[in-house]
Amino acid sequence: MKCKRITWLESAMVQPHLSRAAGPDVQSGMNNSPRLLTDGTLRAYNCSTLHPFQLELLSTVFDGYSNNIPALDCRLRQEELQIKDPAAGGYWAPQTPHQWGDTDGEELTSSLNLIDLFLAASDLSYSQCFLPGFSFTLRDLPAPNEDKQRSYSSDSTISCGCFLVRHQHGSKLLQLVSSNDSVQLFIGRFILKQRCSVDVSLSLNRIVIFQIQPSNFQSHVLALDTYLLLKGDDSWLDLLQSKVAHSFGCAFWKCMMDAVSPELNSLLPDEIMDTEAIPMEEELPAEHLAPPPQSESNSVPVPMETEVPEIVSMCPVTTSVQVTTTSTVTKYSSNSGAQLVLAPSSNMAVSTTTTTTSTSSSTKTTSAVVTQNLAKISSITLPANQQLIINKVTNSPGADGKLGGATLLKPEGQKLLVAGLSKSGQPIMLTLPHNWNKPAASQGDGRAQPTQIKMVTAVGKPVITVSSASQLVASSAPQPAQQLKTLQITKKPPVSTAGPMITKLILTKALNNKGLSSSASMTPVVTGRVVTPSTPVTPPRAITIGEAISTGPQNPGPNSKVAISPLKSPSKLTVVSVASQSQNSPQKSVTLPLNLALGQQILTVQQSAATSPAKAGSSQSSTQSVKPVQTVAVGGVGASQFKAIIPLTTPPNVQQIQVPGSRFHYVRLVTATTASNTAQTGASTNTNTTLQSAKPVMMNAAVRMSVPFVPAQSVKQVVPKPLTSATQVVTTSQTPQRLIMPATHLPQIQPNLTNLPPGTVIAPAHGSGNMGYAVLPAPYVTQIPQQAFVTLTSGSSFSTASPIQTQARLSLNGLSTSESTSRQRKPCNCTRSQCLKLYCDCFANGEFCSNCNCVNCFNNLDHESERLKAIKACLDRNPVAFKPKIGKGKEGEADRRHSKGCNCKKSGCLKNYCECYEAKIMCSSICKCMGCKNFEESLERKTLMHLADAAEVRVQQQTAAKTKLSSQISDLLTRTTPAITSGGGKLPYTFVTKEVAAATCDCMLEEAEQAELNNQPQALAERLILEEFGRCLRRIISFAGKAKSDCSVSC
DNA sequence: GAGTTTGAAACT
DNA sequence: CAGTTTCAAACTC
Repeated sequence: MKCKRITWLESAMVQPHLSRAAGPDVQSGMNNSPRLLTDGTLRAYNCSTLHPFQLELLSTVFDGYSNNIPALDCRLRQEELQIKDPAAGGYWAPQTPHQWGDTDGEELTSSLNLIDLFLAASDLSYSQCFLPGFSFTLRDLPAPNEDKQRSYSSDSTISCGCFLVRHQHGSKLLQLVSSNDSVQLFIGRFILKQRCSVDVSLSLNRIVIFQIQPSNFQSHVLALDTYLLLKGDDSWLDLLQSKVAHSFGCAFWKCMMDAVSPELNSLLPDEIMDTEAIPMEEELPAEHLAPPPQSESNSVPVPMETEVPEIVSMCPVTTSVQVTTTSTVTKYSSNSGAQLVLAPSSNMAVSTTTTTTSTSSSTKTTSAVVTQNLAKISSITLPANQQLIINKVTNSPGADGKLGGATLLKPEGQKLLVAGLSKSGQPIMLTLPHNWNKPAASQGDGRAQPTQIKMVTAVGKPVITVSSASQLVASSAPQPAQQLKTLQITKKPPVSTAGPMITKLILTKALNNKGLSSSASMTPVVTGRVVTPSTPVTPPRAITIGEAISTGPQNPGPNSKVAISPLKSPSKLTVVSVASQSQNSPQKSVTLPLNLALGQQILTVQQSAATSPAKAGSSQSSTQSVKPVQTVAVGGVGASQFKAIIPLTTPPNVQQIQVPGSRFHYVRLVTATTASNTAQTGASTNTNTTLQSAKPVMMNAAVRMSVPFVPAQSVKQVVPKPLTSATQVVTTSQTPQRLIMPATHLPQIQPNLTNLPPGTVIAPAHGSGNMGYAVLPAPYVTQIPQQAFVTLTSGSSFSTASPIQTQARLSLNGLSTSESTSRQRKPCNCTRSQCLKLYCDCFANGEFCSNCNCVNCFNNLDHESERLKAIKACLDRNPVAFKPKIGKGKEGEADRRHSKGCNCKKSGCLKNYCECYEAKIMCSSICKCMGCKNFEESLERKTLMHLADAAEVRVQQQTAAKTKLSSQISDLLTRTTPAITSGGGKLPYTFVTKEVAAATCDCMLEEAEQAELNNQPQALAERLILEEFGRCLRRIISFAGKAKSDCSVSC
């Protein structure tokens, strides 16, 4: 089969293509709007055997949070990729296929009936392949209760759904679920705006996408293709055969995997499988989750495995491919058929917490099939291109319209594409043990032995050996194994509730674990002071919190394990503690540093040593009382040990999740960012106390405790993180530093406290007991790091008469108070809004107008009632109107993002019109911008940033030069009168008067004229001029000295 | 500094 | 919810 490949690779090429094509090729009213694909990376394949109109490719830029109209349609018609701009209407054929790029046929095989579409036009680019007779249902699931569904259908024969489950650590976790469980068809790779792409795999009803290492984005894109997996049951196969397969000319399997280097793989921790899937199980909607683990004696046949043996046989192979190519941990549950998790490379580890275990029946079936297959193909030699293609070539004649029999894997018809596994370019051999079934049979009792897949890398010829169960099958490769790298981690034993409960600690606090080292990756988590464990192996940067918290020995328990998955995105850290907390090892933790109360997630992992009760020392700066602290015993990775004490402001901070049938006990520690309930709970408890006592609101933890509706994030920003910060004095001081608020009676707001804007502080008004409230919309409190200020007053009593304009600004982002003070907000210039609408930045920021240029301003104390009404109106329109637009991202401050996302259309998000750009953050998936260039890979953005940096540097240099010059001049003038100044003062006059300067210039000009008359070279002329200038200076100095002496004599 | 552009907010 | 208008800031000249 001759296939033609159409490649549209580089995103940088997209714009020129579109720009060129925006001319005569524009069709049907398509205007010149190339913005939609400005950042797109499009790779399309077309198979010549397809009827031009039989294959239609539709790609949409899908916003997972709203049902926005797809921003882009791509249709492959007559071997032309037509791009449609829905806004403009019509299709546009940018170029003919041969113009699009290389058409090298190396990768084009008979199985390449594939359309890959890469789009990076938005953070989440969604690609769909429309085949005749298929329809797709697109749903996004940011919240289970807000399922939005959109269907694209052609014939409504088969529907698939792509579920955007959630964001996960900067990547996307997607789930493709077939609405009728009959087919899963997925194609393509998701390229995220933030330099990362995700690969997708699927099984019966689950698809999991993992992020590819962002740093290798380019290489991945260029080196790899996406893969298409087609799976299903009989009905799907029938449909595939009848509607799709014939169109393609063959049924096919195509797997093109990503890979990480063996070196990287070797660095992966062993126990990482259990960590990754935790969020999936917890966050995926129940109906979309994989079926629960089937019983040991699973009588329910899995169609894919029992009825479609060829698919069953594919599973192990596929799994092995996954493992070998990605060099990551992939857990595979063949019998469940419910999920297949692919672990693309860069995330370093992928694990599923599926507790589904292989049932005896299904496993046996699978094993039998595999055995049969393995008997035929004990090894597969991969081509030098390092790609492994699993291709079903022929249908079984015995299976009517189905892919038949256990002989699916025919050696001659299967190719495995393993990309990038071996840099040496040597072929990779995949060896499956002949006794693959043995371990499976042994798993019939439900105690599945760990299945390991090890990659044996021979010199110059890597060999992949797959061993199942406890048996480690030696590689059958001819070359002796010289390096052994474990790729597949343990297959989990069956769920046993009787077994030791494993506590999985889920920290949702941002974690920037870019590194492979667990200790290094955990470092960003620490916001408090660091206590270095006694273990020398642990680097000082290891997670250590709380100064001198631990005094006990750090003896690792024998069962102590810490599984920190580097795969996990920086925003999440999962700590698996095998050793449960001993009951007799009491933990005494005293007040955490104030930053704890601020929602900063402080993790102190404490070694669970029953003989060494750990005691947490109190922070000297903290004014808080003892708070409950949950200590989780965690062993160290390898020899490293550390202590983690998670201070829990309130018990609700801990979400205990017990998965039925699972031996894992999940404990989710909710960070302040997301633990609004926690904050509210804690606040509600203390609100009364605060109000009754009528104490002034303090800018410390009491604020948080007394303001239930204040998001923890806001509170967190209030308190400076470093204890040594100068702002500590403010935040931790007992001094009644208080938020300045117009203490207006707000009965209309009081009943609806939860709707108050963040930063709003309700405090007892002066002399009004608990009936007095003051509202201060202070969203900027949480707007870090730009202007994280909170208005303060140093008054000892809270009074409406307080000069609120006397604003002491408290730094909230680590800046010193003086630095913060130096950042004055811009005065507004409102003319029509009376500064009582969000148009006004002052009002939007919860500030009173001060020194503004506004006209008819009502944003002051004189119009407090109007102001409050306006606040209420804004809250009615948008309950989060006063919340900071720039929230803290999941990965920490470095990953801030706009809460709503921008909606830019013309600025490319590279001007300050764009709120994201203005905040110096990247646009994210929730942005609805068009033609966005504000993403990390954007060349325009980089150029702009470089220019800005260069400009800033120039300004700084100029400023420095001016300062220096001024200093030098001043110094020169000073030195000309040293005696006088030393005598107690400067000269009463300056020697460099206008006349002197003019005379000097005349002398220099005269010199220049003389040089010109003499036809002297320019260099010489310049020299003469300078020499003349020097003479003038000497004369000036001489006169100055004479005047000094005269003055000293006369004086 | 006036005029234009831009996108969020407000409005319908 | 989508389209339009209003508004003020950003930008251009």
